[in-house]
Amino acid sequence: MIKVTLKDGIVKEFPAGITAEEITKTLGAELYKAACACEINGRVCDLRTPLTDDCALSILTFEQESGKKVFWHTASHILAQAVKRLYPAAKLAIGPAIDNGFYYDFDVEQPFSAEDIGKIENEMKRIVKENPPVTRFTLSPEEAREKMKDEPYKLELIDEHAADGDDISFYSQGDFTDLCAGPHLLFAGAVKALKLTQCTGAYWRADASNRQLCRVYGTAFPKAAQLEEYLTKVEEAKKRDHNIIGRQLGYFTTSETVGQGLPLFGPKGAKVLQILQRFIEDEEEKRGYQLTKTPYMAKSDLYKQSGHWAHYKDGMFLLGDEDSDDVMALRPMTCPFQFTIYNSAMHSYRELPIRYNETSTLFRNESSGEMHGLIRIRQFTLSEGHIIAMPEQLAQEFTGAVDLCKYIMDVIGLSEDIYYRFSLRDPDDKEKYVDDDDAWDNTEAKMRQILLDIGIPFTEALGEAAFYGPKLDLQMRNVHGKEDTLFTIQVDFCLAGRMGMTYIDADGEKKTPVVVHRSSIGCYERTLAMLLEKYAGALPLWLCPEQVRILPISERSREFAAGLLKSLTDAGIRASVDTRNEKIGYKIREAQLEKLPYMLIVGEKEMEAGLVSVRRRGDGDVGQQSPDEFISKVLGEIKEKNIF
RNA sequence: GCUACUGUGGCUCAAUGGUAGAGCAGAUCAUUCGUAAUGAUCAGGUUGUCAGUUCGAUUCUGACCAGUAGCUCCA
Repeated sequence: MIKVTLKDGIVKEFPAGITAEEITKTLGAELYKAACACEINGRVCDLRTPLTDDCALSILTFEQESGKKVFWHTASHILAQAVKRLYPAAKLAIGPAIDNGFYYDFDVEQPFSAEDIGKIENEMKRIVKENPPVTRFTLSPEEAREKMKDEPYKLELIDEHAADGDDISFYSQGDFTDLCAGPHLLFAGAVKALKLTQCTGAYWRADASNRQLCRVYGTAFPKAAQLEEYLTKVEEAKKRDHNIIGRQLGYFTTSETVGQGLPLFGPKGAKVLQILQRFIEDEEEKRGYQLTKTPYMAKSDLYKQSGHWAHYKDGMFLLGDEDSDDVMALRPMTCPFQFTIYNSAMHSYRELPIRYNETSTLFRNESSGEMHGLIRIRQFTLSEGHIIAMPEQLAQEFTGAVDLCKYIMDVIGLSEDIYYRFSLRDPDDKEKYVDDDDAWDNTEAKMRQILLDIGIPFTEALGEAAFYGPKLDLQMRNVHGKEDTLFTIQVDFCLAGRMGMTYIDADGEKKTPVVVHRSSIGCYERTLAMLLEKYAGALPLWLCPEQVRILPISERSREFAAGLLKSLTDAGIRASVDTRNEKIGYKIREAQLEKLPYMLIVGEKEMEAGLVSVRRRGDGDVGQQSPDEFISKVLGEIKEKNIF
């Protein structure tokens, strides 16, 4: 007999060798029905797993993240089974569970069309109805190779597992068998509600030089109502999409004639960008940054010296013949320009750190498929700064840069949405990264220590570093769940030397400084995109291009409205009057749809009493106030952020 | 760049192998109105662009341009 510790610490005895499935059965029919997998001593396992020793066992259902993953993983096998039935020539690659469902990659001659996807989905539903039991077995590498001899991608995977010395595990359901580590559900029939969401191309092993496979995405739930709920949620999220909302609200537009990735900001969008820029430039000045203003283009020589020409030429817009000596390029970054300013004078160790910042418009020739709303564009403006410091000042300066980012996040209201990623080089990628193992190891270790000292939670990501050094990226997800870098702080051990930057140290020796590349609010366009999504277009009062709209009820209150407008404007509040000859309900509706924070309704009553009727975003009618009282309240609310 | 999908007036969408219709927005007129849409009239389109098939294309085919999601990339 073995002792099994169940949920809530209850210990039960079972004969050794009993499976988790059999134990689950004893715990009730409901749980057995809902069970997806189990956790044995903290490890997610199949319910088929026999228990041989005393252990802790908890049953995982769809309610738990790890249970969900098992559920979706089985769904991906159902997808593969359906594809194999309909397209026997399809070769199987991999099919994992992801954050919101699953996918499976197939190698097929003809990528699936939307119509094919419908057929595949129907076949999946048929398989679910058949409810085949899912079974597990293992084979030796030789037997496994024989079994999968027609599946080239599986053979590749088998070779890898075999190299680790493991037996190879398989899962079967009905007429389908797949190489798989598991775990899986007991029966395919549990996947009651499923939907294939899209079909895209994806490269084998995420490498563009490999063959492109056909990836089918889907999601699934134990109940139809859950699927419905999920699909509704996705639809709701799309309503916050900055690319839709930003256009609707008139923040920006794009034009085929102007070109891809080149948004045009109208008065409202431009106003918000201006507010953000003033805020950032003032805040950075307070923190010891000095403003620079450098050219938008330079001769190729500059980029050759910095190394960008070798590492980044394809991403630059060139002006003139690439091979000619006088070819120019629009700048894709500001580093070498600010470094040139640094180099225009001798520097003493007494001057360091020097902190340069610039509201810097950059140009990057992103490939056509990369562009997305305001998040990936070809011309954008970065709050770009470079801190030139002595090596012993690195930790302090890095910490200061993190501090600034934290403060900015807090003010614009994104603190809760942003997470930290420590981006390291991929040591095997000699082409992308500067080839200096010692410097990399050294810098990464130093930076890791600084991060630990600061005490922020971070994840590490291989192969995400800049070519010249590791980065701390402040990441955020858009409404579609896709992650992007919002702010970044980078330690550079390479460019200062390459650009011949020096300082004279206390001992009279010329030394090479370290450089911290950093952005405090990132790229304005991208940050605006995230703000629009975060607030669903209803930006905080201090950021609103129009803070108050005065709505006269009829022409008779127009003059009164004009007087109010002057008082508001004089007080520094961004306001306007809707003088159109429309009904008050109509004007309110429009202002409401534009998500304005405040409306002032003025008619005969207000004129007589010398008051204004206030409507606040989200609250509706909040009653009457005197104009002075309203103005001071609004100013107070704006100043809460304490930035102007 | 690759894969799938999409492109009809400023916006949202309808229709069709025989050159298109609605709502909103716009203009004009009337209405001077009390907390989310006043009414009428008018105007607005070479159906993304260019080829091809056809007696005839907005509809079918191809290329290109642009958009959406994903992949690769993102200094």
